[in-house]
Amino acid sequence: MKNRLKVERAEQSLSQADLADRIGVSRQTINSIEAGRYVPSTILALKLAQVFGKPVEYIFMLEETD
Amino acid sequence: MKNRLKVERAEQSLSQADLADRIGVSRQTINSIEAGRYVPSTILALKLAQVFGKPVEYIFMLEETD
DNA sequence: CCATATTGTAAAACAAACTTTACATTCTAA
DNA sequence: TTAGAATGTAAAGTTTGTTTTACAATATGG
Repeated sequence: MKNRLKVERAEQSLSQADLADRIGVSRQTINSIEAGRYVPSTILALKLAQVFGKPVEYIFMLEETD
Repeated sequence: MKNRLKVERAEQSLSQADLADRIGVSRQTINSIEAGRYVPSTILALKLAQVFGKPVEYIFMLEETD
């Protein structure tokens, strides 16, 4: 699964730490999701989408391998 | 987190097993998600939303406690 | 009513998410 | 050019998702 976190974060000038604080997770969680090291829970995805004011589907996209 | 899986499934006359097959998980995974016993991964949420042709946000909704 | 499909659970085992700590690297602004 | 902020990553540990197996309860169609 791919995601647009880094881009969305850049558009809002939010650091990984800022974003992490906003949704109540650790900075490493954000970093790891951006790096594709793991797939977040749906709760996280909904919160992230909410922060950016965009649909979950716009921020996270399935790949063939999923 | 709440979800509309049971309702969507009913509208399409899909059994838990059918749905599980469609997205490649076990029946108990579907059952447990419907029962609120756990929160699926974002990959699962995207696949479920895809099966029902509706946005993730329509099928899964955050609660205060999330 | 009876057979069969569907659903609800539960336990054990494994995989993956997430936290905390820690440190090295890269960016950025003064 | 140097200090501080931001990023990348890693290891160990905890929590949570997911599978498999299994069985009981409930629904449904003939």
